[in-house]
Parts: sequence; structure tokens; C-alpha cells
Amino acid sequence: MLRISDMARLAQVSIRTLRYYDEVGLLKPSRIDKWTSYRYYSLDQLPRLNRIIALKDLGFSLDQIGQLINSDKEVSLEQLRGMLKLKQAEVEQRLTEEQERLGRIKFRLGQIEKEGQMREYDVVIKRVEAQTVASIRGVVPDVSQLLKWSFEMGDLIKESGVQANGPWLHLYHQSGYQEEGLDVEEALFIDPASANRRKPGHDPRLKVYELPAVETMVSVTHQGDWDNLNDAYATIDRWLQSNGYKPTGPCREIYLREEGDPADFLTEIQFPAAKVDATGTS
Amino acid sequence: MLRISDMARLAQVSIRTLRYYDEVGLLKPSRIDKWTSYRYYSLDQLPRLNRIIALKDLGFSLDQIGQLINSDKEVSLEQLRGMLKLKQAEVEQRLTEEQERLGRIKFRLGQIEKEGQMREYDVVIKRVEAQTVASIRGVVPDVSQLLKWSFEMGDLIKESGVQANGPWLHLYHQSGYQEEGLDVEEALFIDPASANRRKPGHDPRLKVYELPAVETMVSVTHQGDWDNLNDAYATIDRWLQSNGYKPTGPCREIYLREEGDPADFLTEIQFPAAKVDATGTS
DNA sequence: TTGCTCCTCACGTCACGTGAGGTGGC
DNA sequence: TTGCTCCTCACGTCACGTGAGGTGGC
Repeated sequence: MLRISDMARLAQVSIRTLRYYDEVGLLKPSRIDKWTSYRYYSLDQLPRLNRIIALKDLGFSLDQIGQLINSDKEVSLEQLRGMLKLKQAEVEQRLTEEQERLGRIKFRLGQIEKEGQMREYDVVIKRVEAQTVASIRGVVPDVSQLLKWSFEMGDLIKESGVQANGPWLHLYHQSGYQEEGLDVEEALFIDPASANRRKPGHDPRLKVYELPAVETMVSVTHQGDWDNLNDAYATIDRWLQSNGYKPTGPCREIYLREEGDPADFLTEIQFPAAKVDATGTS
Repeated sequence: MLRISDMARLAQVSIRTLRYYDEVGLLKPSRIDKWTSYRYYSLDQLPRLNRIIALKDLGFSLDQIGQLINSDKEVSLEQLRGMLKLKQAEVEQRLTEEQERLGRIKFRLGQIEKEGQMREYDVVIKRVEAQTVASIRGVVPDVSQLLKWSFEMGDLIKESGVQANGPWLHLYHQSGYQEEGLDVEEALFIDPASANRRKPGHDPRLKVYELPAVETMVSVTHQGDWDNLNDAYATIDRWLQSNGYKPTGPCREIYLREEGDPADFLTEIQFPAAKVDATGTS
């Protein structure tokens, strides 16, 4: 009969751990003194404790371990095989996640090195729901005319009778920066129910449709006027590049606030994106 | 003014999360209605929330994030740099850990494939404290004489007057299996205080010294008689091999129980070991 | 007036670590 | 008799998820 401290020393676990395993039923002492409540273990229990430790080392929860070591021999072997396979997939998953995290940390460090020359943007990845928009798409010959075109199309949309549900946004349909021949879409988030309340005779270029949901949206929010909005684009481009993503759809430029003091403007830039080399397929 | 649900939708976090950030002081709503306790956020708080999310993505705790975004601009940038460096090291550490875990999972799966031909041993890694032993080291010409030699040396040790403190053990001083010329040490864990109580005239080969502590001890416990103890050695050898470890000292064979029914014998085999390619130096 | 949104507790999570306060064993 | 070992509560951990039960807003 071993006292709890002896058992703990043999297996190199804490006494508290042994008490806890007793409590959850993983390893009951072979005898508990009726009067003193002292726990006494048998040497024969050491292999079981070692098994528990080994399985915990592989990443199983105590609950799973309990299932594995309490079921009978035959079942448990096949079961163990299945759970090991699962664990393997899980660990591989975590490995790629940590890899990506590491990449993002390094990017951020790089951002600091060139500190001062550019405001620090926070790149955020998120899922975005599908949303209904009313929009007019066209080609703007020169970037200098974008603002004017934008206001005109905006007016047409407002006058069509749809009900705004969120801010205005632009969709840019070419990848990369261009000064001429911009394929751009002026759009407004609207209440889907208001689509059929459009007035007759509205501009034929006006479309109402659902912007698809995006699983992986890379987003940056820019504060202030639009003069150096391209800093934000530069950041997001470098981010995509160095973290191994590529854009998978038109970029969205959302005007969260575009009234009042330009210093308080808030513009969110969203890139639908996906991992370039999807090594982790299946 | 945004209601909590709007803020949550914009940043793609849960409402509960916003309430929690309020509670811990990370992001207080810019206004709380006196009567209804409704939380109202300003658009200007969105960048702060995005920063929180971005930093959380890098693996920081909310507590750390609080320190980063509440200190003033200058300090926080240098501080962020330091914490990013730390995080980087931490993530790299976790990466190698997960890699090792993956290796152990694969080993275990391999073990199951060859199921039946060998009992499943549980390989456990642990730290072992320094311990005082009394021992006699010698060369046994042939493995068939090991048992006899062992008893003789054991008797000499017992008669020397030292006080046993744990089980008997063997230390094998050559690496790899040998049938002839075994360099072996018969030893007994003893109470250090009893060392100077040794009787005068004890065998001059008898040494009392401290077995060093071992940081990384790879251990397997064998149940039953000693006839197929070499299965355990085979397992531990393969384990060291396929997980990239090499032995760094004499192997210890500890006789936890060697009396009564041989089927109940318990023998622990311990190999001091280290990673072969210590890529993670420093 | 009826849903809808929002509110405040409060418990649960996972595997123990860490006291507090007390009693048997040698 | 004095340390030493062991005992049983019970709180804390981290970042929320998930009800329960209730009230204001449109």
C-alpha cells in the first residue's frame, strides 16, 4: 500500500492531481481509510496512472480518457484508434492556425519597424453576412471624375424609392490600382422589402441584388479624410501578400461616416480573400 | 449612436462579448441610458474595438490588451514591440510542442497497427529528482550469470548497513543490447543519512553517491515476469528513434515489485534522453 | 397591445493550484 | 509532545455561452 505522496512521486504528478482523479472517478485509491480518510494506492494502479498521463500528453481531455480506459479491451482499442485519428487532425489544424498567427505577428512587427511613415492599421479577419444592395455599375474614365459620378449615381439610387438600411459603399471590380477606366459600382445597403417599392421609370442601370456572404473577409478601417486612403490599401495589400492570401472578389469600400468633420470620417475597406496555397485541403 | 446589436454586427462579435468588454473596462459604451441601462456606442469606438480584435487574434489576453491600448501612444508602441517579440517566441514554442505531440500521436497509431504482437506500453516523459543510491558496479561476462551476480552484490549492499529508501534498480552502462560483457551496476535507493552508518570493512567496490536529477526521463512500466522485458526495451527504443530523442545516460531498470507472483511484477525502465536536433536552442 | 431588443444576475467551462482550518501517525 | 502528512471545503482561473426572469421601445 502506497500513501498518496508515494504514488505522486512515482508518477511525478501532484498530490492534488491524484485527489482530483479520485474525485472525477478516473483513478480511485484501492483503499480509503475509514477513520482518517487517508487514500492508499496499490502498485498495480501505477500502470493505469501512467496510461492516463500518456493519454493526457497526447491531448485528450480527462473525460475522453475516462471513456477510453473504462470501456472493455476490444472496444477501447478500436475506439482509441478513432480518437487518435481525430486528435491527429485536430493537432494538424492547430499547427496551421499557430503558423498563421505567427505570420500575423511578424507582419505586425514589420509594421512597427517602418513606424511613423504610416499610421498603424489593424487588420481584422471576419465573416460577413449576405446583404441586399441597390447599385449602379459603370466605368469612370478618369479617377478625377469619380466623386462627381458617385454623387450622380447616388442621387439616382436615392430617388428610386428604395429604403436605406446601412451606409453607402463602392465596389471596385478590378484588382490593383488604376487611374483610368475604373470599373466601379455605387451601392447602398437597403431593406430587402423595399426593393419592390421602387418607383416606375427608375434608371434602368439600377440593380437590386444580394451581395453574397463572405467567409473570410479581410478588413481595415480608415479614420479621417480620403486623401490618404491609399495607405490603407497599401497595408491591406501587403498583408494579403505576406500572409499568403489572395482576393477572391471585388473589394468593398464602405463609408461608415462621411458627414461632418472630414477628420472624423470612417471608411472600412473589405477584401474577400482566401489562402493561396490551400495545403490544408479536405 | 449605435445600439449594442449594431456595434456587434459591424465588428462581427457577440453582444455578450461587448458587455464583457464593458465589464472589464476594455471598451466602455460612450453613453449608457440612465433609465434603461441600454448601452450606446459611437462609431468612433469601432477602431478601438477593431484593435482589440486584432490583438486578440495575435494571441494576447484581454488583460495584456488593456495595458497596450490604455497606455499613451509613445510608450505603447515600444511596449507592443516587446510584447510581440514575446508572443512570437511563445507561439514558436507552442508550434514545436504541437509538432512533438503530433509525432507521439503517430507513434501511438503505429503501435496499434501492429496490435497483438506486442502489449501496448505507455511511454511517459517526466522529470526525476536526484536520489542517493548505494551501488556496486561490475562487468558480468555473460547474460546468463546476471541474476546470480545481482543477488551476490545485493547481499553485499544489504550487509553494508545502509538504510533502504526505495526499490532496487540496475543501471546499464552500455547503449544497445549485449549478451556478453555487460557493464552493469546493482543499486539501491537509500536514505542519505545512512551513508555514514556503513559498517567498517564493507566491500570496497561499494559506492554511495547521488544519482543526478534528469530533466527528460523517458519511461515505460512493464507488468509481469521478466521474460519479455525486452518488448519494453524495443518499444522505448522505437519511441526514442521515431520521436527524435537520443539517450544521454545509463538506462535505469527499477524493480518496483519483484516479490510474490511473477505475473504481478512491476518494472520501470527509464532512459535519460534529449532531443537529437535541438533546433529550439536558447 | 404585441413582438423585439436590451437589461442584470448567475451558473458552467477545464484541470487543477492555492490557501484556510483541522486532524491522525510516528 | 512536536513536526509531518493527510484531509475536506472553497475560491480562483479565462473569456465568454447560455439560460432565467424581467423591463423599455417602436
